[in-house]
Amino acid sequence: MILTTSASHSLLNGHTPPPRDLRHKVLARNAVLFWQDERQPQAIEIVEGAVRAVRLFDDGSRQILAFFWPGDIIQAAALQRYTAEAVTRCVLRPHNHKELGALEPSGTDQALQASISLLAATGKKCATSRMAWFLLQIYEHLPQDPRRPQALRFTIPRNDVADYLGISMETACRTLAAFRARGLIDLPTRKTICYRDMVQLARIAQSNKSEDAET
Amino acid sequence: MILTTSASHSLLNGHTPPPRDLRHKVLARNAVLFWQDERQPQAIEIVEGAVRAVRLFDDGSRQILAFFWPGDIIQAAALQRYTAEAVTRCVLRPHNHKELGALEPSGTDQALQASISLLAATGKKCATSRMAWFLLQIYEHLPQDPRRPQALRFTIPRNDVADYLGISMETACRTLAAFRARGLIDLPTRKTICYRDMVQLARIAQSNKSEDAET
DNA sequence: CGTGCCATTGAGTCAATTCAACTTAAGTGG
DNA sequence: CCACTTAAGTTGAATTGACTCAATGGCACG
Repeated sequence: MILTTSASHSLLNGHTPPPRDLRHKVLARNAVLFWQDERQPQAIEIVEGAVRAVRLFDDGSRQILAFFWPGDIIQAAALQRYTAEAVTRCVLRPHNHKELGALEPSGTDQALQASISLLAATGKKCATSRMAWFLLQIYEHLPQDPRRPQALRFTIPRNDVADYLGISMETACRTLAAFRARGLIDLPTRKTICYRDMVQLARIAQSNKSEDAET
Repeated sequence: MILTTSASHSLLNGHTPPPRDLRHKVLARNAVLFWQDERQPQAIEIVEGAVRAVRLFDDGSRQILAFFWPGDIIQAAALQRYTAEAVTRCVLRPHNHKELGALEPSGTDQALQASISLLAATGKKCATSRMAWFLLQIYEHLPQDPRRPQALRFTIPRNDVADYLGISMETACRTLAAFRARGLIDLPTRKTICYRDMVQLARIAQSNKSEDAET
């Protein structure tokens, strides 16, 4: 049988989380780190899992501004402009402001920078391009799937993908299905993804047209 | 005859610009303040006119991230993430970094913050809502029209409005025409606008549906 | 008083949405 | 550990909002 060389049984398996540093905090799925328009002096480092920065509206709809991944530090501004929620079960490490200072190079909130990229990707682009861009975006952040080698855990629900890209959940599904049919990706499980043709994905991410000709 | 109490004949008339402080710089329409990915240590204050922050793409398309208005200061980050261009003829005042320090409260680039609002407005909203939101956005910044009282100079070309809201120029036109037909605004001239029903505009800006029932 | 840019309007097309049924996976508790 | 319950994901069909392409109108500028 084929097993990955990493000690995957002790990390990232999510079944029996090993005991952690006391300074680590574990949050359940959909738990809120902090609310928009709330004072939040602390900064939070993602150790494991994924966090979404989301703007909530009165009518119940929402716009996801950015995702945070292990290694990212959510630099909380004086007044939050978004709510931070756990996409998956998360392990977090709170920081105090003092030890941070040097960490954040530009002094600019990461979510703000990310939102510019998002605007660029969503503005005047079709759903196909957006999804391709998204897949490339998250590629380096997705954890390995412990069960299948070569596969990554697609931890973001379709729901969130849609609200991030400004499309409906249904078209998000259809777009992914189309990519799979074209052999650009594979989806062995709903929460598992294999990247097959990154070059083609990159090409699609650029264009605004439904060019399905080659490959 | 009715005249505004301000000394409007010496300011904002745009025909024969009065001689200015030597530290003021005048830029022609569409002139570039600085390019994206360019080092730009200075900060620039808008004295008169309008400036757009725009992200340019290889295929010739673009996404406008924000507009800057008189009083705004473009805080140039270490590395620019957008190009700044003059929408109209502009009067600018360069600042050096030292005297700024205290000015920018959050230390965050204004364009970045604005892009979050833009995302919120454009994501998953119809063209009508976007345009209503835009009109409310720019209301307080538009200069008076010297010719007609009560009218404001609609200095942003339809072109730019479209690339800002992520819609085509044609739908931008149609949407404005619809608002005029409904009596929400008036457009005495292409470059002139009268706001008639701000409350209704605000209502439309919220919703994502084409609710045209009441006026 | 042309000439060219910007704006407007029309008609047809297509992508994406909505509404709805259904399938699959994930929890939950006996 | 299995049956049951609920949530998440997937597909279909019809509708529509926005786009493209194209032609016309108007204003500004030389």
